[in-house]
Amino acid sequence: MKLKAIDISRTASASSIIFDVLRKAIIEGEIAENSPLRQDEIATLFNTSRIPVREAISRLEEQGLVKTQRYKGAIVAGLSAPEAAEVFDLRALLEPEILRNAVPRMSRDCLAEARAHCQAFSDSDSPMEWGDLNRVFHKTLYSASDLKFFIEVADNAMDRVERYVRAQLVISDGMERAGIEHFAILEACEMGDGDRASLLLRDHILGAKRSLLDHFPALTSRQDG
Amino acid sequence: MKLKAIDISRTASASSIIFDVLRKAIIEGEIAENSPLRQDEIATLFNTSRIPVREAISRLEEQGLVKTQRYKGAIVAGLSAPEAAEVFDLRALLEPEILRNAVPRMSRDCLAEARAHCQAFSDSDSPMEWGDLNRVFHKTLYSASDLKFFIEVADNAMDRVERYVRAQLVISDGMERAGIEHFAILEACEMGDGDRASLLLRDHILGAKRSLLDHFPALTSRQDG
DNA sequence: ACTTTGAATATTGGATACAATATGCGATAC
DNA sequence: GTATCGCATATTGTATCCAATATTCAAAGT
Repeated sequence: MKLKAIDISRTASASSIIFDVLRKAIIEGEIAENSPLRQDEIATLFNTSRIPVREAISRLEEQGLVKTQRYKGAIVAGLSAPEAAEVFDLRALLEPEILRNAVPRMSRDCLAEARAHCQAFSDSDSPMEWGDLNRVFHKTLYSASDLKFFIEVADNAMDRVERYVRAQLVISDGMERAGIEHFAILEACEMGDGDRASLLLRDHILGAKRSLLDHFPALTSRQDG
Repeated sequence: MKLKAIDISRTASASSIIFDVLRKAIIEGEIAENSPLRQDEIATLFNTSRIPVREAISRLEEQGLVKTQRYKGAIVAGLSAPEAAEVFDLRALLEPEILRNAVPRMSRDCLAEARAHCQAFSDSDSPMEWGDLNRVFHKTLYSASDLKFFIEVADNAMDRVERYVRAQLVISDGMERAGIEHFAILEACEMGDGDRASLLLRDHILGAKRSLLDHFPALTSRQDG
């Protein structure tokens, strides 16, 4: 029998859908730091009971994206400047390792896709997109790596600071600089020079950290949910 | 008014208690890999409904300790040899950084406590304790560090491999070697030599990785839940 | 006015009830 | 005997309901 079957058992449950949507909203900064997440309100939005909402919130808490207090509910977790700095330090440690591992495994297609994303990022003048384009570029580079666990941790780290990165790209001259650095990293990858790509990436992340810390007060005062 | 008040709002909820107990049972290897976690069974054990059990399982999944399939339930997640190796590589990257950060911040008390744990580990001839004593020694060293996020990630990494580390300590000569290496690391800390402690720790972890990989087939065939 | 108290409301945590799906087993057809 | 089907049971996912706690606000006392 020839059918294009999909594995229905891996279909998303209500709670995982809600988790994904809330996660996205939080990391993109659509819900302001310290905003409460009301179970009832969310349940109504998704036309479900509060049960799957609660499970989604439990997972978000485990990811460090919200903080909950018994009988008081969950609020979006924010970071202090030193905490954000620490997350960047972790990224600066992990992501270069991932990239070094990925470079020798990159296919022609993968490199082409990365270049496309890199160009799109550089060309875009729509601030709303920058965050996505930035992340998708990094993600594409790492996708060739087989360090699943490293990637998982790096993803979580990025989740925690993406909000600030987005705001920083808009406020500062971060966009131009990031574009240039991305091309340099990409070129090292294309040359097959993992060590160089790795070093450039490290500098890229630490540069972003510095820039972020410089603008941190301005970033956290912006409420936008 | 002077009372030794405790913050009751931070009292543990049923779901967090269940989470803690399940987590402990899983990382200590009391529940075998791939064993199913039956919601009803667990709920009965704790005299609760399945609701808090489900929240606990959601969190465990987010931590990578169990895998779930829709309508089929959760099973304890196991690691392949390369996956375990990757987790050790992550530890070898993170924990030395944590220790380097911690060393200059260690109080006399902290060092004394670490030495006590180190001695206890070295002296113990009760295999059941080894895993705990090992972890508590490492934890004490890191406790002086202010890298909360690094520690969080390192903890999760250790959670995922602790089962194997425990088994390996029992099967191989890992115990003796670990004891010696612990003392060397501790001495470097006592001398205030963070770089040296950091290097020794890295070697310690990579040595454990090597030893673990050598024994991996034997470790994973042992079922004990 | 300021503080305190207590009741009304809002919100969360958990239990029970029901729906959807998986699993095991016997019956039937071949 | 083997394969397939269909029902009974087991298990999970979600909705509804109740209990516990937080929050708000008006009333009363000072």
